[in-house]
Amino acid sequence: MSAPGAGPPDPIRLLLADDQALVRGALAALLSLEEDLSVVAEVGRGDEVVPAARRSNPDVALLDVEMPGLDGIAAAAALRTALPTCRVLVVTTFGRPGYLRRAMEAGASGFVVKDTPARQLADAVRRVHAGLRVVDPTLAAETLAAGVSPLTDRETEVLRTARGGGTVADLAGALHLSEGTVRNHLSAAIGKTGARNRAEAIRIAEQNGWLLGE
Amino acid sequence: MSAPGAGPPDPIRLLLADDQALVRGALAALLSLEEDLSVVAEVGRGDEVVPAARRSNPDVALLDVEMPGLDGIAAAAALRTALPTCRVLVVTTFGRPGYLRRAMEAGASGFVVKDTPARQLADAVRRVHAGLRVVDPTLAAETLAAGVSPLTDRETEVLRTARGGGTVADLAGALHLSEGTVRNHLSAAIGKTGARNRAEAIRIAEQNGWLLGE
DNA sequence: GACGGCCCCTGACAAATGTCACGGCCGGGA
DNA sequence: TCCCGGCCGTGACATTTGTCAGGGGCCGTC
Repeated sequence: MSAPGAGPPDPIRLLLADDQALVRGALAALLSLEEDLSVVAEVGRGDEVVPAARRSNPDVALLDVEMPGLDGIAAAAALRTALPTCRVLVVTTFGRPGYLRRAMEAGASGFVVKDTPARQLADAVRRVHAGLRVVDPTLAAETLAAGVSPLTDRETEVLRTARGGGTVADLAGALHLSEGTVRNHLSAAIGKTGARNRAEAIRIAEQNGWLLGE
Repeated sequence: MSAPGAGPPDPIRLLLADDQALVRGALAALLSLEEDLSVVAEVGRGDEVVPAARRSNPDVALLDVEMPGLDGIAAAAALRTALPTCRVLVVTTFGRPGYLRRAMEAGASGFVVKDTPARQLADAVRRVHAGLRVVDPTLAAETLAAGVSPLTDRETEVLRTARGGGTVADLAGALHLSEGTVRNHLSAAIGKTGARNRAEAIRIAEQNGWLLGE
């Protein structure tokens, strides 16, 4: 592509963040096959993204959503303020509508689910680096359909805490609330999600990506 | 390693099974970097493992546990009977004690979780191909500690069905049982898991890998 | 200032859930 | 053969959960 004799252009510098070391390493191998891409940093925790990015100065960061320390969405937001020139491509297992919305709001340039063909990843990286947006069209439609979370902050918090599977008393203790209040929040959440159950409400909210941290 | 002038030895033929295309492709890239390994087949569903293996005749199959169609454990068992010479290395996201036990019972030669370093995967493949067993020592200890599932077949089935989050009436309808019986099974499962809840019981059983198919 | 939204709490009620004791039906050992 | 364990069912009961109707406090906006 470049003019002969001019030498290869500078490769795109990549940061990889995924909590599964095997997947991280495999992605590094995959992307390193491309001549114009170079993996300059790998981390396994969300709260290591910004420090590693400061050291390695990447052009594009590939972030998983599910990570210890700090989820990928929050890491994306932090990265955008710390290194505004570094673009973010979110790569996640779950194509949950809310994830895409939150990722875009956090300043991500692209959103790719892990069951897209491997060949397309490098292209997605190049597109993002070029300033374009990369979004799965199917998922975008779902996002529009699902809309924003109808849950209030408190309801979300209660529902998130209820995932572990404790009693109302447990939740009340953990959140420093009265049992009645917890029940009211749960009831509201059940109503808004259209569920018939606490468990079902949790499942629905989770599938829609409404239970993401903070 | 091989005698000079003798040419490279036949590479180890690999089959990759993982439902996430990106991960599958990345693993293929990672393993293809090794000169003595060759990926000869890739599938995204458990029920495609045996047909693909028949066509490509691999030496080692890397199977994910979570797959549509047929889970990796069942696929391993089917593969062992269809192609006894092909060894199985289970590669999974979750290091659940029951998974390891079930995998070994199904005839797998190795069990690796996805947060092991990428460098070790090729070695694990070679070990398995050489007839050795590869098992995460930490996980092996947990497996011993967790023991076999205390749940009876019916209890397991009821608990598994209850994951979706329906009412007792729903479960009774789905399983063609009386509501009282469902409640009894649930109660027994709650008692055996030490949970205080249906939800908690499901969580505990899932973490221990007691809810696997069939 | 009035209004509306969210939060927190209370109390009471119906419905669902979890527990227990019981009996009957099988099939596989001792 | 008998016995035991798992399975299915019944009925009754206490507890938990979900719903509803209140009340008060705290912001924001109109």
